[in-house]
Amino acid sequence: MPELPEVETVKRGIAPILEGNTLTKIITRRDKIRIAIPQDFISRCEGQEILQVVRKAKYLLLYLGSGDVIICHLGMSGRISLTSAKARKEPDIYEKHDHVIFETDKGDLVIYNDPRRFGIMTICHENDLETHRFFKDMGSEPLGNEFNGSSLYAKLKSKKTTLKTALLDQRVVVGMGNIYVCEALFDTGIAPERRACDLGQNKCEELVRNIREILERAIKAGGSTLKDYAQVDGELGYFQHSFKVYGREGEQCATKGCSAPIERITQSGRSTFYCPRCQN
DNA sequence: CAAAGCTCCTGACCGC
DNA sequence: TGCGGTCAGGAGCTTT
Repeated sequence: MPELPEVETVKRGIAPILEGNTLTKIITRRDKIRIAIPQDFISRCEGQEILQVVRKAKYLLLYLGSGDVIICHLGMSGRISLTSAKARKEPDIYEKHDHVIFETDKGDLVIYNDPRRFGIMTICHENDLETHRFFKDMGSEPLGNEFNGSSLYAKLKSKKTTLKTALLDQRVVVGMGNIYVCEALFDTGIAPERRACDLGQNKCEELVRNIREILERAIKAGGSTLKDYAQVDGELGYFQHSFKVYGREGEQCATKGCSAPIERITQSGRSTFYCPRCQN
């Protein structure tokens, strides 16, 4: 499933295709994905120049010349593929789960495909972005300056829930999904079931460093794939080979000198993988 | 308020 | 081979 690094990879893939070009034709093949695609979505997009493509948390934002912003989220299984109108012999024949198609004046097609339909495609004026329900309570970007040991410590201090759940909470820090939260807690040697408010300042610093490192490494690797994610050019990424705990239930812990098997538990209805010996 | 539960959805997987 | 049942999971919304 796309987490921050994968969305960043998609952003870098589509930006050169879209920025500075004009949307000549939009096709929506259903009324809603997870939420309704606005009735006026097409009319607000067609004819507009795309000024800039931005990643905000796990959202992709397409800033248009009109001041509108296309908001796109890949959900669990969303992917974006690139092709050209010319390459499609029959341009009106699309694949299953192709929900939205963007065509530019250069003849490029950007296709949003999402089998599980947990994704989002909507539009909002840039003046309303700040107060938009998707963004108003959003926590800090994990790769930004405002995310640091003391700010994380302050956020966690009031939380009696577990660390695993707190780090998945987008009001604390954005962009962290199930995989990277598991990995970051393993790297920092913290048990996922510990209460968030019990984490000391020093451990917060270490956790922040590890989160940054793991995300940056994943971005460099071009994002992970995990079964249902393909890079924007259609080629599979490879970061999934370096998960240390995620999806490794029963396997031996990767830490030198530790032979404990990785355990899987459920927290807030989601799988958590961890080493019961290395993480305390 | 915080925290837990609910919800959207399909494909993969399992046992029969 | 086909068929039900189960599960996964992002994150906003609703309920407690």
